Amino acid sequence: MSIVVYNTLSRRKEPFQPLEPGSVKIYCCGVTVYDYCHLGHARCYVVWDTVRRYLQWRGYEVRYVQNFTDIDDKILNRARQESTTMEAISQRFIEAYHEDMARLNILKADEYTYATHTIDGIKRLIGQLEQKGYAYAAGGDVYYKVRQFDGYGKLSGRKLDDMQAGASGRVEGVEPKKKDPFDFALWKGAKPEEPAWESPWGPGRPGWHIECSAMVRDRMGDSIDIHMGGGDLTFPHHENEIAQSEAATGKPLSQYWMHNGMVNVNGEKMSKSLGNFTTIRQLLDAEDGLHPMALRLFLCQAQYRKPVDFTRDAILSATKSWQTLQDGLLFGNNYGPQLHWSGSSAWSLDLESDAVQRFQIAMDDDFNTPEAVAVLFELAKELRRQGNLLVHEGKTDVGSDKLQQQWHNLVCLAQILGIEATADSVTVANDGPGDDEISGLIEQRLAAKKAKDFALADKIRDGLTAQGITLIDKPGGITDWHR
RNA sequence: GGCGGCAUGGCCAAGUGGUAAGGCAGAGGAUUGCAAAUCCUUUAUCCCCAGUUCGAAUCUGGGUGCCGCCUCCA
Repeated sequence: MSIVVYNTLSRRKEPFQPLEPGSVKIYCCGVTVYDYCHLGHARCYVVWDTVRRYLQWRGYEVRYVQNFTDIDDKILNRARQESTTMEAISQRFIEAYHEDMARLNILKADEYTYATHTIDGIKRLIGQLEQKGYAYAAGGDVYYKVRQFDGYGKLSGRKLDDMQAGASGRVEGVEPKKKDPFDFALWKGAKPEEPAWESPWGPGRPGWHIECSAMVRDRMGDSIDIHMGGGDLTFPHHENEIAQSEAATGKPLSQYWMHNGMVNVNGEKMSKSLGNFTTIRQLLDAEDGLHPMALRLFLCQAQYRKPVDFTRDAILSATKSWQTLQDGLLFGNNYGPQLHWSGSSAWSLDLESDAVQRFQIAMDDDFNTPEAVAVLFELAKELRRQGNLLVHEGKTDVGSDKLQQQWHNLVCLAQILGIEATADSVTVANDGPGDDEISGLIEQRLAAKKAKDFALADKIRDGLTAQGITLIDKPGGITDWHR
């Protein structure tokens, strides 16, 4: 069975077949670095990281390239506000980007590209488009002649004649240099005191869309396998990329176009322009901050193409869910020694197991992570049950080897989704009271209970609870405990 | 105005022809002095109408509602 992916270009699921068997070239649209990343970015890059990890697990050699837009009006505005340079602003937010993504366990791209490092390629591409009649210079700017490109609109499924220019009400003024309102800038003539590069059309800087076309071409060639990005980039950004690249090369820019759904806040799309965004660091660093893995889990519990609504309930649910899953993921850390487990390196994923099969079938179907996560929960809950049996009754009702395999399966599958638990993410009290001290306190408490002095009994229990010791009262007046 | 998407239990969310995964929350029971933890049990006929079919949440047609995009945006 092969992987099936939803292709925006055809608006249906298609069997996945890379241009070169066994290897996959992916380009992902990155961020414009003028601010900290928000939850929308978190979703985007978690989704694509998961896709990438899965393709790798399925045996593909994946080359994943992502860009930074480091020249843009917004960056310049911010630099002006802060009386600093564009470079300083972009540098700061590129670093912040890497920090935030690392916390979400998003793997680094194989290569990052930068608009400002691609100027030559951009100029070359614009020159070619001009030569072929797809671009025209106008007063220092260069525009793309949209009506010249037959396939314009094929990605977003629209026809120029059906579109209302400026229907969104966001177009400010008419740009008199354009021959047609749908034409877009490839090159913008320099304004005073703005960074500019020399070019055949005079000093200036690249438009937004051209950088991606140039970067893909420079780094990966004329055609790639998957081009991915946020759904809001479908039009016009990706549509324009296609127009630019395909007019120049005559070849398809990308076989598959994948777009992730937006993050909503209380039903409304989260976006910078609406100002309703929460940055990743705000969310993770808050007093009752969300655990990064809880966020990742939350995102995996939704199908990547659908919108997700970020609400208080969602946060609470994700946090609790993560605790459940984490219990399973740490089973081996917590109980492995007791079960005399040997090093886990000897174990590999049991590909024949029902869980792995179901996981794969789910993920093969356009990366159905909600279904895949359900498999994880079933494994985790079974392990938790066994863990409790061990704590309460001193033995499990499943063989140790089988348990170790199950645990290993869980850890491996979770990792494919980028979900990992570290032992230190659970506070293990090593500096608390010693065993003897605890035994003594338990005896005192039992005595208090016999004497019906429940206040004292509860006080002892609360004291131990505060130190991370959990008491388990069992039938017959026996009290067990564990840290 | 054009194009597209979605509608499943209290909330989130899989499932695209054979009588509804999973998570969160809730309920009842066991256990307990109470609690915690745990265990067991339990909570839906899938927006509405019509049709196709032996059989539909799943296909077709119509309706209603919500959302996104139409050159800021992940």
